Amino acid sequence: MSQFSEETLTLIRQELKKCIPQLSINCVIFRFDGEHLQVPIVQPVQADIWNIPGGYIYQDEGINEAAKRILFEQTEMENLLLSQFGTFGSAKREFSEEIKGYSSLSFPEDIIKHVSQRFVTIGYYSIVGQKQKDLKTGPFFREVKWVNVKETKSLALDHSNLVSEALLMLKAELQSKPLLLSFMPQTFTIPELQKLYEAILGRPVDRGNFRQRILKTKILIKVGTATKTGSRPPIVYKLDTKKYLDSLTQDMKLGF
Amino acid sequence: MSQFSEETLTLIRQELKKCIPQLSINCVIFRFDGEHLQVPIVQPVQADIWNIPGGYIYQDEGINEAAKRILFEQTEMENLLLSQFGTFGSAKREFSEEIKGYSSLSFPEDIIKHVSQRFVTIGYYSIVGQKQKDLKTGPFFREVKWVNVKETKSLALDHSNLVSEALLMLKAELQSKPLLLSFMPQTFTIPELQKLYEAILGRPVDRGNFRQRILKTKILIKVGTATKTGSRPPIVYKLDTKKYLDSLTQDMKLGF
DNA sequence: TCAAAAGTGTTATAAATACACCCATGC
DNA sequence: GCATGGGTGTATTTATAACACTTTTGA
Repeated sequence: MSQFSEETLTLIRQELKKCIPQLSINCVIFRFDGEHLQVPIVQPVQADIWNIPGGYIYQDEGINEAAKRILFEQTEMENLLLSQFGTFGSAKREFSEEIKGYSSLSFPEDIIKHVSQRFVTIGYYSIVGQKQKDLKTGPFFREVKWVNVKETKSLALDHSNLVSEALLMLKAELQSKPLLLSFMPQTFTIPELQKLYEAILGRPVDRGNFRQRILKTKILIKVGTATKTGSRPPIVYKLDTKKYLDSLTQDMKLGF
Repeated sequence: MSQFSEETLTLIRQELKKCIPQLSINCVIFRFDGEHLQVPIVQPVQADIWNIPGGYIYQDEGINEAAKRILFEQTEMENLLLSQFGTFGSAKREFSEEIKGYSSLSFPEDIIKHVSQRFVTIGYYSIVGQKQKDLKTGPFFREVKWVNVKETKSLALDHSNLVSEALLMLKAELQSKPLLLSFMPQTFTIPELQKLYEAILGRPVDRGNFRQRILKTKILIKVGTATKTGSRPPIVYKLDTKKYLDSLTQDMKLGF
């Protein structure tokens, strides 16, 4: 019945027993590929569905640590600043019968029953630069990949709603913090940064005004000039990391 | 050993079994008595400690509904808009040995063990007007009372931290929403409202500017003039409820 | 030399802030 | 009439937004 060996199943049962029941964590990670805002999604082995990366919390582990661990296990991303955007737990928040049916091809009844209980999930989000190393997923997942946030309507459970909620939080944060800079690669230009803003906000912003406000923060350091651009080459900047971190703790108005 | 009858204990065990384990909800409710910002705290029967009101989530109940139910059971407050301010779950988030000791005077070992596991808690907050009817607590609590937020340092667990976090959220909300109006009684004056702002923000604000900004929102309706004041009597207003609710959904800048 | 994209500056408007002044009341 | 607190207006500064002009590059 199961595609896994009895040893593996025993291991899974032990793992599940070490975790807080009925409570999960999901991580919505945003990146910007220069054109679109994207999030990673994973496909579990037992069903033909796609999920936001997520998992369970060990009994001897804080929830923030759990979020970091889970994200690393499923995508190999690490060293991100993960922040909560909300906790979700309507009474009927569980997998559909259809998915439970699929899953029973891979796992025995007791495991299915455990993981398809009603779950409350804590949502975390973060943002990463473009030049993130390739995603690699862990055991029990077939694949992990980036998809545009606009193409997340068909995720399992309420995961598409999690993406929307995380995005709302991100927009709100943009108003008071120069957060977006975390999105950018080591060096970047202001027009690139502007495209990112526009992708998140969903509307165009004025070029001149954008420049002025970003430069006023004084958290960019000029490092050179781009080449081979077909038009006037933009100035290349890097982050003044110290000033950037300071600016995250105070709040500065940076809204658009 | 226990001060409760065997029937009561059985009832408690049944209740606990109907709930999600290791997950709780706590509600931080703010009110303003004209001078200080206050929150209700409760004292459980089994220990000489004070808590933020809180409890567990039934298996067939959404977390938002649970928050409302729990708050009503422990304080009889109802019909408030409860919003999440965060979820808290460090690895060592559990009662101290000392409190477990106290508790064992009231409850048998199995119940103590269940409720003093490591818990993750979802924090909800809300604000109420001054003329709230008296608080009344439920079974398993000795007392409920309002205390100034500045006097919440000695609450059990991390509850004093929950108050700080809820207050941070409240401050942030003030920047974009005229939330504070929920705090006020049916009718009130602008100087009263200003005191509230100052209490939450922790600093004085300019009288003239405050007036202008509040009136610009057009959500106040003049209903008369105060009397017997020892100085010029302030104008008494009430809320234009419809406009107020509208203003909460859109965001208007109202920051100080 | 022209289009395209980047960089820069100017101006108009609106918002935030700091005050100054007047008003109504009780003593 | 005067101290007290409330109501109102105004001037200054600062932020936001709209837009025009210049610069640099590749074709």
